[in-house]
Order: sequence, then C-alpha cells, then structure tokens
Amino acid sequence: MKAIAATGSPEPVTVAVRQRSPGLKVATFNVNGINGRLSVLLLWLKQAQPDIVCLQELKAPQYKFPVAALRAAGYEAVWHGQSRWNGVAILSRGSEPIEIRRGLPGNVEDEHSRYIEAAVKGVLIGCLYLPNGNPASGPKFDYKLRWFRRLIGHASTLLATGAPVMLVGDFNVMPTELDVYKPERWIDDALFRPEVRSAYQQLLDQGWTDAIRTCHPGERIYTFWDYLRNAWGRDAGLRLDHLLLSPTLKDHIVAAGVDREVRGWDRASDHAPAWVILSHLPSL
DNA sequence: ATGGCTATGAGACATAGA
Repeated sequence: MKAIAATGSPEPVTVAVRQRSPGLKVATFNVNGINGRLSVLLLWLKQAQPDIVCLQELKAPQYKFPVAALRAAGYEAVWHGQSRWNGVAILSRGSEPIEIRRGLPGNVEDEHSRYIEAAVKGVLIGCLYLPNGNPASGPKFDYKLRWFRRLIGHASTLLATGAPVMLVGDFNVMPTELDVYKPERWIDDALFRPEVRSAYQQLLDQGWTDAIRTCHPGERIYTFWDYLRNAWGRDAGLRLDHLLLSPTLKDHIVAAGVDREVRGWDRASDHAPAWVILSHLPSL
C-alpha cells in the first residue's frame, strides 16, 4: 500500500492504492538442516523478502518443521519432512500454498522426501532435491539417474498443461564447465558425469529456461561451497541450485542472482540462496 | 587417493552430503 495525497484536499488524505508490484521473487535455498539453520533462514527472509521460497535438506521429520517461526515471519508453508535426511518445503509470503503432490510419479517404493509441488500465487511450483548420486558408479548413482528420468517425465506433463510452471531446487548438477571452479577435478563425480549433464540438457530441451544462466551468460556463478578445504575462502564453488521456467514465464524475467553473502554468515549452510524476479503476470 | 567439515539422531559414532 502507498499513501497518496489527494490534490486540492485541505488536508492530506490517505488513499489506499495497490502498489505496483515490483514482481514475483522466487527463491531456492538448500538450508542443510532447517532447525539448525533457522536463525540464518529467518534473517535471510527478512533481508531478501522473497514471495515464494523452495527449501531443501530440511533434515527434520514432518512434526519438527518450524511452522510457527515461519508463520511469525509472514510465511505459510507446505513441506515433506523426513528424519535425518532430505526434506523439501515451499513457503509463500502471506498466502497458503496449495499442495498438488508430494513425490514424483513412477515409483511408489521411493520414500525419499525429495519433491513437493504446489500452486502458489498463480504459479505451479515444483520444489526438488535431486539425489547426490556419489559414489559414481554404484547404486546411488543409478538411483540418481532413475530419479532424473522420473523428473524429466513429470516435467513434460507439466509443460503439456500450458500453465506457468517453475522447477526449482537443488539439482545436484553442474550443467557446464562454467559452473565448476575446476572442471577437470569433477569429471568422474556424480554431479558432473556426462549422463547427468545430458539429463539436465534434456530437461532444458523440453523448453525450460535456466533463469540464472539466461540472465548471466558466460559468468561464473556458484551456489555451493564445500565446508572443507576453505572452499568458500578460495571461491571454489559449484552451481547446483537452479530455477527453471516454463515458456509462459521466461519472457517475464526481470533479474536473477545468488545471495552469495549468506554463505559467509555465521553457521551458514554450504549452499547460498538463488532467486529470480518475474514481472507482473496477467494471471497473477 | 585421502582427508578435511557439518548436519542429524543418538547419547558413541554412523551416515550422508557434494
């Protein structure tokens, strides 16, 4: 809301005017333990003021999600917790996300909490935490590839709806050499293996737009720095967290980026938040 | 190649992360 002084009035009259929205800010943040990281998350929410947030690696069972603290900060949430590992959530500022599904179709045996989907502020949001897959090769790598196949299949059905959709989260993939501080060191890693990069490319080929890369072609941008070996101090980073936009949304990109400084905070996650701002959409 | 660090759940260390 914005106060407008009506001209000609004897006194300033406050008129409620719907402020022109600066746009819809959608962010993703692998928090690496939502309870251990709560102070960092709340401070970042206050500073960054995202409208929609996808969280990964909650590392908390369903009942330990800090719903009250987030509500006090102005966010409603849907989440899929899991004890110790994984866990994903979608936050929405000032409105209730409408949960559409949890878990990807294609394997009822898969009990990892790695995907949740909700309708939020007129956009369909798929929040994902793709398996790490190390060591490659092996059963974990196979699981990663199978999970990726299921994601690609579901992504195509989402696109077929024609709705404004975003696939947002920790993809555990560096898409190109530009996304790795030292590509030759990562050739055989599950995050950079050709099969995985090619799967990511297949996703883009369906018609998805990588918001951060599109806004910053040719630029070295990272979203993750290992806790080990002073990776943050050396800027030895990886770009793992991505925001993919359906064709309807890509023409509305205003800006995209990474809140790098958050990685330098006390008790930081090993990931930094990444975000995109979309201009006002007709449907919103 | 290894180990370095950090989280969780447990109440020591095992396991996963990337």
